[in-house]
Amino acid sequence: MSKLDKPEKILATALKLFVAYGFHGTPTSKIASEAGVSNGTLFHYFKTKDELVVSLYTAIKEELNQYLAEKANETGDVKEKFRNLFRYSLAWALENRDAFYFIQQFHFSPHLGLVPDEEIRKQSEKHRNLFQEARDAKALKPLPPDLLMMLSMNQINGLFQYLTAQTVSAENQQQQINDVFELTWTMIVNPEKP
Amino acid sequence: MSKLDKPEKILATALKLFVAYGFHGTPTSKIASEAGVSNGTLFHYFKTKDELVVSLYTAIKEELNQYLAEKANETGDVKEKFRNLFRYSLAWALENRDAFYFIQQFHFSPHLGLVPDEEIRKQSEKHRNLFQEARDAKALKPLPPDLLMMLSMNQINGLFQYLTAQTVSAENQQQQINDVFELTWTMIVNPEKP
DNA sequence: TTTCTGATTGACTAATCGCTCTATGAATAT
DNA sequence: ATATTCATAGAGCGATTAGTCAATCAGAAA
Repeated sequence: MSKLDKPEKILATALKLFVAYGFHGTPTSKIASEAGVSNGTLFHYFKTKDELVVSLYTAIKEELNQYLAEKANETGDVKEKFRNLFRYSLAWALENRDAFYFIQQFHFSPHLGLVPDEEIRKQSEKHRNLFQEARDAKALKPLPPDLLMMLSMNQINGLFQYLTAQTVSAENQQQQINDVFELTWTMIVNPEKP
Repeated sequence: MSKLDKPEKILATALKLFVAYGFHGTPTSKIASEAGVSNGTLFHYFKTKDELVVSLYTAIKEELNQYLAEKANETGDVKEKFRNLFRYSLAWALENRDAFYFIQQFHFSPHLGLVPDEEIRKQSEKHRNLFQEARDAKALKPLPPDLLMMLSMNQINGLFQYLTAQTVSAENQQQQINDVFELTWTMIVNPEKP
């Protein structure tokens, strides 16, 4: 068949349909037929529909984390690290809108309960460490690192929603991404110079 | 029957179940039985399940807006207005966790498409005007008002998620709400003094 | 070739769910 | 008292869906 092997093709099709019709609004039969495989093949690779949903979530998260690990390298000062994390997260989100939307859709669904807590924490461990260390080095405000991270992540979500709702030119988009990063940075940076 | 009349009882039960099991994970029969009414009664008040979902959403939004209209009165300077909007939004969210969670769940579901765009905009019109006017008066940074509003709203969402994930004492909670409001304010306020 | 293993199919099923419908009850108006 | 209207019940129907299963196919191993 095509270049994608079948499990990947099934996941890609499921993503498209889940975003358009929701989890329960998308029958497995439709996923199978649109992916060009039979109903039985889908259940050969994924024991249940729930397992398919969770597999899709973890696959997307891994893809995002791998992308960030490649792009957002560790060079530069603290602000530069955060800038890279911010801008590359948004770059990935805008290039993979369905996937980024799906992450949030998943987070506000009962399926989230199917993923162990430790798995969830592990997925953001590197970023959490970044916030933890920067705060310990007094580069960030003396607030809980989890709170600082949560606020920064939600800045990304908010900007993503804004950018996908409007139609903005590519340059304006970059401009606004830069602007909002500066806002976010002044928000979390420690104003005292130690 | 109980003090709540039946449509309200049905909506309250649906909210609880939707948050726990998702829209499609909750059959109308279960809503009816847990609400103490028959299946037919449910469909007497709500023509379809979709209509029930949308009604629940608009009812919650109206309740929130009415609460804010009462509490966040218009006295005080600009910063005070925003502080009231911020803290009372969070107060309501923490007192009505299911309802606040449901709003986000609804926003990331295909049911959102069933609500006309103008209806959605109307629900946040007053807040949008607040941002618009404050920016026009050069009290806020010269960015699109919609963007400023989106970012501020997402600060509330992020803090809500943080506070509901942790177990924090009531005083610490108030402290953190104040802290995060100050962060948000320094983020959106215009640093130039005209 | 023969055998074995995993991939693939699609018809089938058992269960569920949204919604309808008829019958009855209760309340108010005439 | 009668009529009218709305509320309520709950059995039941038609449609849909997740998941199964027996049969076939393809390729590798022996």
